[in-house]
Amino acid sequence: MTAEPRPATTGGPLSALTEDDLGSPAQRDRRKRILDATMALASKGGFDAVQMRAVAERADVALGTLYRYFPSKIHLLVTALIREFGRALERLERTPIPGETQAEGVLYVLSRNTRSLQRDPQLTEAMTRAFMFADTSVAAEVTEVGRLLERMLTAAMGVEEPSEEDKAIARVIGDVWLSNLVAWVTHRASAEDVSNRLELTVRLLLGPREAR
Amino acid sequence: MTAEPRPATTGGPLSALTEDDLGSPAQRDRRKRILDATMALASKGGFDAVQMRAVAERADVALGTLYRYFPSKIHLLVTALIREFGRALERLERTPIPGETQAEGVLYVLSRNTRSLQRDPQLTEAMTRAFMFADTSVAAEVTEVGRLLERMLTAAMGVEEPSEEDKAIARVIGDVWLSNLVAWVTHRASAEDVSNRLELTVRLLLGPREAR
DNA sequence: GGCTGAACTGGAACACGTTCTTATACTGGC
DNA sequence: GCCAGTATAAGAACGTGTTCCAGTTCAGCC
Repeated sequence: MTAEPRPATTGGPLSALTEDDLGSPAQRDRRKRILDATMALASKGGFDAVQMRAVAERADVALGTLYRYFPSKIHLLVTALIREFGRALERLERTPIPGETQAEGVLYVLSRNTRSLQRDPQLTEAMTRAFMFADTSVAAEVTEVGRLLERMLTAAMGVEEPSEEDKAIARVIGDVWLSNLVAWVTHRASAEDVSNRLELTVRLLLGPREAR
Repeated sequence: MTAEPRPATTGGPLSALTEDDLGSPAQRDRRKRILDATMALASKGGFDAVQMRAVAERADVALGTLYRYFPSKIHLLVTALIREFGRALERLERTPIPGETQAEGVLYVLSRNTRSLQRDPQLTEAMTRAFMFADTSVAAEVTEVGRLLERMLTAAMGVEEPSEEDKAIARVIGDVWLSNLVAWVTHRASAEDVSNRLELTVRLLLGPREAR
């Protein structure tokens, strides 16, 4: 019911539009409505319930418009994940991280985020599976998720100028965290399993090393 | 073009049939033809090229039969992955693992398997993405992959009766390995990146700990 | 106020995973 | 060799992601 310039040059976007690519307020609003609709549907029925026609209808947008903003269901869901992680990172950067050691800080951040995701299993399932299924066309978005995660974890480690090694450790922890999240989402690991494995991983990577 | 008892009680299998569920030789053969067809198609065009109609045709089997043996495309590809990992494990258990330390043994096994998968990028893409996308209905198969990986890595560590901690370490390394494989498959990491990250991970988990 | 081009709408069309139906072929038991 | 039951074949049918098209609406410019 409107039309403004810019969501893409004709021919279709190569990847989801970033927020600041959108000029007009109406377009920002459409984009937000789409992401909100996506999350509402995901929250209710998981990955399968995020049906493009349903998202379009709920966001009050034509199907073609939805595809103009997000070139695929996967882009859509991974972008939603980026938004969520971005918000989590903001919250994180606003509050001090408890814990004496790096390990404690990291575990605090991990379990906080894990719990937060576990509060909405269906939504988590939808975003996680999309993230894992993403192919090369979603590389930019997936990379962005990785960056956010890295920032969260290096922040949790209490370093402001992370070295390459710090980043590498953060990446390893992030990999393990995501793996366990997937295992939890697919019912192959309980919440307690996840928590135990994360503790062990962090201990091995950041904690004191006992004799072997 | 035949018919023997058993591939499933009527109503459809809950998960892919295991090899030993199949009684008749003709059925074993069908199953093998299906998996071979799957891998041939995957090898040529990756995940998208593994189309159920194409698999059925190539395996010389009706579409309905294909679905009787494997209840979904994901089951099919993850089962192919199990077969591959099983073979890799067999090969592994037949040859001694070089390297003085645990870290060296693990790195040897990791890089050997990584190279082997990288030799057929499309096939790896297909199997990896199926594995990552798998939902709860494929939990058994996914768990089996995890078990195989764990056995490969504990063998690489040179322990025959792995302790819980050994297994946990193997799981962490497996998680990181798979993450990096996915990153490679989606062109977010080069082969060298993968190799560097694995080295670092193994060093952190199994190697000498330097001052921090 | 009218023009132009891009964005949006509504809906048809298409592809592929999955399910279902009907007929035929095979197997094991008698 | 015949029967009963199940597996398979062949293909139609359905759902959902994705693409496409014709028509409409809007923003910026004269």
